[in-house]
Amino acid sequence: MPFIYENYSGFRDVTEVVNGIMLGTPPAERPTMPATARPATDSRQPEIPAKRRAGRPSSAVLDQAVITSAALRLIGKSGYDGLTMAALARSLHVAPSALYNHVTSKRDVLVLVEDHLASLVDVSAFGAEPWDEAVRQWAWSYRDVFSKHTPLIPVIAVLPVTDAPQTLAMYESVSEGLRQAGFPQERIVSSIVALESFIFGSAYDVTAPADIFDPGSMAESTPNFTAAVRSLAEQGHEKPADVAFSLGLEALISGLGALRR
Amino acid sequence: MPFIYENYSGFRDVTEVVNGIMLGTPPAERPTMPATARPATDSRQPEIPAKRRAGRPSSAVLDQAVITSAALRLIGKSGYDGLTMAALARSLHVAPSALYNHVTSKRDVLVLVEDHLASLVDVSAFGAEPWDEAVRQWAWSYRDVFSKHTPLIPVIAVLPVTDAPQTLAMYESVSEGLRQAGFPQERIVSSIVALESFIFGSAYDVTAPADIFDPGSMAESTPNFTAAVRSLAEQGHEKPADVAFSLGLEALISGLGALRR
DNA sequence: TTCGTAAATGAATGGCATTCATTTAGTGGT
DNA sequence: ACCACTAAATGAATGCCATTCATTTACGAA
Repeated sequence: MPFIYENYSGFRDVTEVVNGIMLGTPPAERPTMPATARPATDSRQPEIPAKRRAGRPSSAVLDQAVITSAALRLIGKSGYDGLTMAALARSLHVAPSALYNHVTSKRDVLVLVEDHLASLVDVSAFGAEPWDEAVRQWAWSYRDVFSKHTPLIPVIAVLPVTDAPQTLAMYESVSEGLRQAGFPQERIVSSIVALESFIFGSAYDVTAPADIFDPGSMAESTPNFTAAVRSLAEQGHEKPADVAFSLGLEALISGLGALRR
Repeated sequence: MPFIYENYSGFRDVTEVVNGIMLGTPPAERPTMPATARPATDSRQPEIPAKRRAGRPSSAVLDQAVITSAALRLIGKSGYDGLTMAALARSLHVAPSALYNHVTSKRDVLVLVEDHLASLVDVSAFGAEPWDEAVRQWAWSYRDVFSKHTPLIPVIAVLPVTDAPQTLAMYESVSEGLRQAGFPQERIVSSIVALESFIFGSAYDVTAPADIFDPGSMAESTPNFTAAVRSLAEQGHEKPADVAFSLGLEALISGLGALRR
């Protein structure tokens, strides 16, 4: 008997709601009212969208593209902790269950986001620059994009490429670049996997706290490590994550370059 | 008024419980009964542990070591999806809230597990073998241990070493090995970070589905990548994750070796 | 007109980590 | 010997979460 019930917050019909509690006749008994006949208050308060009746709307509210961009907006504002199906639905002025007409699970949403991000990775240097410079630009770009989205890494790392067309397109660009650079066909995928593994691991480093290696009270029992940490801190003014990434990437590039014929 | 209430499953006093429902006087009114005076059924049915009264037990049931090994057992049996605070408590015949006297959060449990695993990584070759061979053995061992525990990677990657003494001990061994091999002090940490990043990323690969790179219906639009995938499949009979790991690791070892003096 | 399907709402459901009041046991001080 | 304090357990919430299902409504094809 829903004579009194709550609504989604931030998704209220001001004509009927007081203090977050809606009072009135139950929805089934309320006469339908076409959108064009709604009170003028609706158009003057766009920040409080009109409540949608149950049932299929005249024009679809959701699709995968809309969900993807809302998810990205939400991640930008609230981070991955804030990305819940409920919050995503709220940001789209929709009931949580409505999302499941377009995605089968939250993981699906993450895959949509991942594939969008893959399209932001810069592969333009392949074909335009020497292979090693192209790999360098691609790798830095790839790391920078995903260092802001590390919660996706466990998803990407085991994601079949079929489910991610933009990601696949990225692999195609890199594959073509390596083939033209003289990499033997059968080593290309392994080389990409090796580079990508390094990139994913390095993306986490970017987000690590600055004092992650401070041995604290255990400094005496770890003299070699402690000295190495101190020496790094004294030496460089670059970000430690960038130094390590550069070091490893250059090692990989020169090591993999030896495979070419 | 708990005259009728449920118990934790698998944690029942057979003398008082029927069909998962306990009938009888509430705990406050039940006379206390010392453990030595308990019915003999207790000792003959150890698989159904006696229900513990509320209040501090005579000897402590939990500590961090007990929690850690229970967590590892649970992970082995049910995977990380099965590692919940409730399941962990159940496996220890304890109420979930009891765990919080010894850890502050589930993340704490993961850190305990991580640090235990770090002690399983083989660093014995440092000092006993040439530096490159020592790095090789360490890296393979490290990857193998954590490929079965990938959900820990997001935790480790940003974990201050102070909170993980065994992990710190591992770093100390590697640092000493690299110093003795002639690596300049200020490059040692960066080298370890680069290797570790590659290792973490590669640990995910191990768990990826075999057909992760099958382009499916999009094969025509990705000729270079498709050819590379096919060529790898035809070529090798080794596990693709192992081939890529070997390739990248050897590249890193030879690249980093150039830093020595 | 009727029927089937797509896309929305609304109301559960069960599981989750965590918190808090309460109970009990040991310990250190007077 | 008593008393206060603290540690370590239980039991009962709390609030959030992803997901499911019945229901409602709209549109398009037969």
